[in-house]
Amino acid sequence: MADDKKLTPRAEDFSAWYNELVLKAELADYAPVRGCMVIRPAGYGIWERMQRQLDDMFKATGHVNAYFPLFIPESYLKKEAQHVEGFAPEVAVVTHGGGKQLEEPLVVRPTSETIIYAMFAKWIQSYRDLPLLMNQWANVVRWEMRTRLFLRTLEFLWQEGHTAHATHDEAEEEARRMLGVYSDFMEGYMAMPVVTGVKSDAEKFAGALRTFSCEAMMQDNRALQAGTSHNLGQNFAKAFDVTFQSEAGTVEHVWNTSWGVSTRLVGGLVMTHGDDVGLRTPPLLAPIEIVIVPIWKSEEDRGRVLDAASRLHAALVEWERRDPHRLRVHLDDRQGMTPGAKYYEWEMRGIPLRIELGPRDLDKNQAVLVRRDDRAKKPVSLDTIGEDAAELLVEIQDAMLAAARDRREKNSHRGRITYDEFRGIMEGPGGFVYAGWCGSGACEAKVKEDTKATIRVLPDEEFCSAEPPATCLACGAASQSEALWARAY
RNA sequence: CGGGGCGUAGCGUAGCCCGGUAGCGCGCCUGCUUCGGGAGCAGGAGGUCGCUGGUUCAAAUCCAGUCGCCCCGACCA
Repeated sequence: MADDKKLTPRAEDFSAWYNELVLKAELADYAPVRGCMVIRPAGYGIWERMQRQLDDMFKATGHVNAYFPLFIPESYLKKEAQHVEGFAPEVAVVTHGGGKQLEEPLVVRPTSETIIYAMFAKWIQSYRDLPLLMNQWANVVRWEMRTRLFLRTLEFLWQEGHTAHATHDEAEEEARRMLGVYSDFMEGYMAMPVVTGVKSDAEKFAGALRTFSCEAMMQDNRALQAGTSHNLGQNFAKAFDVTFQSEAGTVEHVWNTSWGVSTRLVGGLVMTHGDDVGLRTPPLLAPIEIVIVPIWKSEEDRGRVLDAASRLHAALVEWERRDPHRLRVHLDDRQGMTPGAKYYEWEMRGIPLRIELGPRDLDKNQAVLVRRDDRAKKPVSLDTIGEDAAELLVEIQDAMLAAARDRREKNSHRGRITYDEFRGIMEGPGGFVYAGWCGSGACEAKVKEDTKATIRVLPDEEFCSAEPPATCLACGAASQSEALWARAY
């Protein structure tokens, strides 16, 4: 009723909308330390489902999980020149332990390449030990200047895959494979379409040969780097002396890859699907897919409605769905709270499907299904409700992806574009601009300086324009490659 | 680190200019009536006004300092 219950509309202030949604949907809360957040059960539940799915996908591609320590000797970080240069400004360093100053300071991992490859050096001797395909689920710390719930916090949760291969091409194939896994996950589960491609040198990972990335478009038309996969070449292998004896008997350095996605994905989910009412969660990632809200007037109705509701709950939970397993159903039988209040709460939380069940429905042996994505209501028979609900969830998942893709395409620009037009877009509505690039870092830097837009990726073929741009967006010289330009988070 | 804003009950805020009993809404507790889109009535609990110092008979209010958080930039998943 009161205005403070409603979110600031996206159109009015996207950033305020985002923060309010994250807090009100109880995804996260600010922690006492600047830049740190508590991930609350509603948010962590989404992350858990992401983890579960990704983990299955990693296992299916031959990776195994391990765990490496939080603390890394400071000297390790310094062994790879580019890497230390990239990360030094944002590492947290432990100088004391047990009341004593440490002989060598320990850095709290900002990423684990150094310690993992130091260990790989011990474990790898022969080409028979390759490829080595590992992943770890961990927290990392990066001392960022400016933070934002889920998108950039001092500490965040992620997974980092680390692999070692005998040849450059194998590593390249691995980095590409995992980029594909990410892209499949983001589209198939998050209903968040992404553009994949390779990063420019200016934007690549510190210490990598090449960085591949998945870029998604948020509802304010800015890009979110949702996941990256790096071909590290032999940079770390040389720094940490990770060698193997080849079949031919020569001693060679391995070729590494690393790849990661983080709890930032939860923020991406919010900014892709949230609306002015609250969060919308794609069913496949919703900790609760269906919430049953019983409705009654009289005491007598209360008894029979609650009774029917718990039978419905039991029936739905038992419902055999082919994939992905059982329906995740919650019965909201809280007393002293009106149905309307419950609707608002669950809509804020983004539960994909609501079942309303009242005396009038019971008399007709039906219940009302209400979709969160478009809020459409549909009465269905209690005899077939499991099937209807399961089907509707699939439909919602598909509709969300279609809507997100549609929005992205509407805000993507291709074809000839002048620099002024480009500036107009970046300073106005924003969006993705596919335009030419001469390949020079100077042009990239100039565009960034002028418009805050960067090259998000040099898109993979399937995202490239039918007719390649002829000239560089910035200097007008012949274009070397098509680039996706946008402002980013 | 630059610019802006804000610290008063769990949340949102009024009061501050002009010093003098800390007020309102939401939420919370109890009871009754309610319940198909944020319920109503009655009663109740809850406050070192961010912190430190100063001015004053008296400070949420004035002065100085300090800490913290949020937002916008530079840096980044």
